[in-house]
Amino acid sequence: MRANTVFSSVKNATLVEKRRNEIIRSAIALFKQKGFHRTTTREIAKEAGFSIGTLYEYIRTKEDVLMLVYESINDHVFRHLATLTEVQEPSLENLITIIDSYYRFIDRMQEEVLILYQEVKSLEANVKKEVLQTERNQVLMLKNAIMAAIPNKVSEEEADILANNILVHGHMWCFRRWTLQKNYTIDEYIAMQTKLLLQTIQVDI
Amino acid sequence: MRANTVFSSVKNATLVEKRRNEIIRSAIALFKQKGFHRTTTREIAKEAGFSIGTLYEYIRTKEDVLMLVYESINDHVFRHLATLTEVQEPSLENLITIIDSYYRFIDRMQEEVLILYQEVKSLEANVKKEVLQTERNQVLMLKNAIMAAIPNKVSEEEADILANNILVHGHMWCFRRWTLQKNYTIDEYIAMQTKLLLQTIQVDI
Amino acid sequence: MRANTVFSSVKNATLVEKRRNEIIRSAIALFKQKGFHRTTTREIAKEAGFSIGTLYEYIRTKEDVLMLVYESINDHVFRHLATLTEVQEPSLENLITIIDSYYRFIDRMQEEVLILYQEVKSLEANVKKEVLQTERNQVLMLKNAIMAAIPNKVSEEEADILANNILVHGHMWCFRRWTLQKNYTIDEYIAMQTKLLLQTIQVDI
Amino acid sequence: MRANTVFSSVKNATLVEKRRNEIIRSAIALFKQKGFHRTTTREIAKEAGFSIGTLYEYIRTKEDVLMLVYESINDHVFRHLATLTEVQEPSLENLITIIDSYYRFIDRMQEEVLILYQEVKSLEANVKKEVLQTERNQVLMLKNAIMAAIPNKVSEEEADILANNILVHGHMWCFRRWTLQKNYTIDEYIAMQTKLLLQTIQVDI
DNA sequence: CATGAATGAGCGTTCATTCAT
DNA sequence: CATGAATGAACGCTCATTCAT
Repeated sequence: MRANTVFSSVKNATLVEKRRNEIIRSAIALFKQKGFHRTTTREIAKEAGFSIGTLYEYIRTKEDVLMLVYESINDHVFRHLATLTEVQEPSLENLITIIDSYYRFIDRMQEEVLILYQEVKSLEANVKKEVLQTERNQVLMLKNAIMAAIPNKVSEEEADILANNILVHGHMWCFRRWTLQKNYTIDEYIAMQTKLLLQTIQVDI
Repeated sequence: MRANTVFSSVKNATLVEKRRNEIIRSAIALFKQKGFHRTTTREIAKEAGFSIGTLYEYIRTKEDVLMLVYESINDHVFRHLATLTEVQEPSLENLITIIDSYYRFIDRMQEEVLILYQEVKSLEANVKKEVLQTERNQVLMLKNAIMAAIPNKVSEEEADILANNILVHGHMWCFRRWTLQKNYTIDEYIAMQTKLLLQTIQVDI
Repeated sequence: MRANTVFSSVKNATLVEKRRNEIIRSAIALFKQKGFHRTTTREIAKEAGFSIGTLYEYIRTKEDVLMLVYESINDHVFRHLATLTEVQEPSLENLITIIDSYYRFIDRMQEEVLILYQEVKSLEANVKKEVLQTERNQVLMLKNAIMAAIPNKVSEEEADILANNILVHGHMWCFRRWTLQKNYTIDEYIAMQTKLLLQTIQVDI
Repeated sequence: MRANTVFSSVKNATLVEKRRNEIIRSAIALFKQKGFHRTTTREIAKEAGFSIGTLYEYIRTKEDVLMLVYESINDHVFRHLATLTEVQEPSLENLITIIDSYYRFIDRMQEEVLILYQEVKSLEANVKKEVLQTERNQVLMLKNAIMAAIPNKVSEEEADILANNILVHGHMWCFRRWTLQKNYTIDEYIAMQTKLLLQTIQVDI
């Protein structure tokens, strides 16, 4: 499913897939706790249940792990959003549902989102590019959903900015959690952001 | 002006101030390029123009450098916002000016903002706390400016979320620059976000 | 045989044993020349014939090396004394043989004895405790040998002090070697100390 | 009074004397706690009440401090013993008094004695030589006192070994304090060692 | 004489990576 | 394929020593 960006010396493809998923799972678990730099390859291997030597049969460098993690997380978010926006009838109601579902999904992926934000700098140029493309696609999907839901209400550029805003409001729920999650439940947060959005696009429900 | 959170073995206070500024300037320059973890203390010292020994006369650990950097950046942003919001007459016009000026300021501080987002995890608990407090204060200032500018138009909670949104839209200009800055100038971005905001608060200009 | 006080990340127990012995041998050789503090971990590794990285696979800190050395030396002395005092028939003749053999053993272990005296301060509290306990056991063994050899001649406390004295006279041969070994051979030294001892316990041979 | 083994760039002799005494006092205080190697020159200067720069006006290297400390401690012990043995009439009674007084003196100088034993290795060759000479002189004084007190009872060599033993029994009280001082008071220790000595030289009191 | 800021060699330790088994 | 012992470059940090003021 995922592109083979990372080289492995092991030939058996299904084994590579299996081991890589273990690596990704372990790495995410550790990166959540201590971040990429403070996590050692040994820890990743141990958490994954195999030796350091085996780990290096499936990756070439430590940065490869970060790559796998990024690809995995981004893939998740992308696929979730893709599924959401593939509803047949574009309508305001459906847009609201999409946003609601998206916020709740991000709420569950909080720590992963934080990883995305915090380790980009360590990403290799070409992976970074790929990641940014996936992000652009996310914006595009949401933008299209907006334009389909409320045609003639917003310009294309406004829809673009709105899509960006909505996505970032989701992230904001994660990286400003110390403030936001202390004061609001996810339901309240969604309600308020949705209300403000509807006002923005001048629509009453 | 800044609180003396970081210990120095050097007594002469003005010298400490001077050297610390050199450390902060060098560290920011390096953190921009390679992030905190990939930057070595030797590099910071060299960039600052003195020896590793001298560096350690003004800090105790490498994390102290991150602390100084955070305090400095946050201080800057905070003071800018404080200056902006201390205008006498609260009015919608002034609010728009504040936001405009804030966006332009953030635009100039782009790289610093990215540092803020990317290295929080490495911050010591008590500095992190302080940083979060400063952020909360920023929200508060903007929230008050909003409520003063358009009384009776938004609830306190809405003003709170709006303030958060505005600040994060500023940050978004930085960490989504690959998309946003490719498509819009800062003037366009400000214009659009401002337009959307005014729609949100149901006001025509 | 020795308790596993020091942690190693290497699993293979016989390899650990082997490497540890190399570490101990190298460390003793170097500590003899320059003491613990002036010896670097790199020197220890080099002398042992492996890299610094490998050294740290078998110890956790430099102090662990000192620990290993202490445990090893003390173990040696203890075991020698234990073997000596396990003769079946307690008699004055056997006591004299024990002391003779002990002095000669210490003569061969000179430099090690000096290490014992000079680096105790750098020992971790719990190892220091253990070391002192081993020393107390040495005194006890000799004390018992004395009391068994010449019952009714000395009180228990006198036997205790005598045992201490004898052991320290052995050490004295090492740390006062500049004077003693210049004037006496080990044979002469043993002869004289033994003569004085016999006078002390009022026995003619 | 003391030989000028250590060079000072300061000319004023009485000032040098004064400052050096402060250095010695501070150094001993610190060496007692943490040993020579764990004590920094900065700490010595601070404890002495002047700056690091000033410290280096009175010494050339850190080892000079150890030298001064050794000379001072040894001088003390030597002078005490010299005073003790300068009694006019040599007699067994006086010998016992000398030994008693010597033990009590060593008891008061415990920590200093430990320094003597633990840092010799770090001493420069020529100071070590001087220190050993002072020690030999101590043995000689005691040996003479013994031979004067009990003429015809012991050979010269026996007197030599006895003198060594007595001095080392004093030290033993210090470096085996964990065992000895837990079981005996200094009075008891002196009484027992004296009793054993008298038996050794076959004399009843 | 006194100061203390500046220096940098050198320390203990870590950890990504390799490769023989 | 899997292992894990071995490697050594590189890190953060210390501290004896100097020298301009």
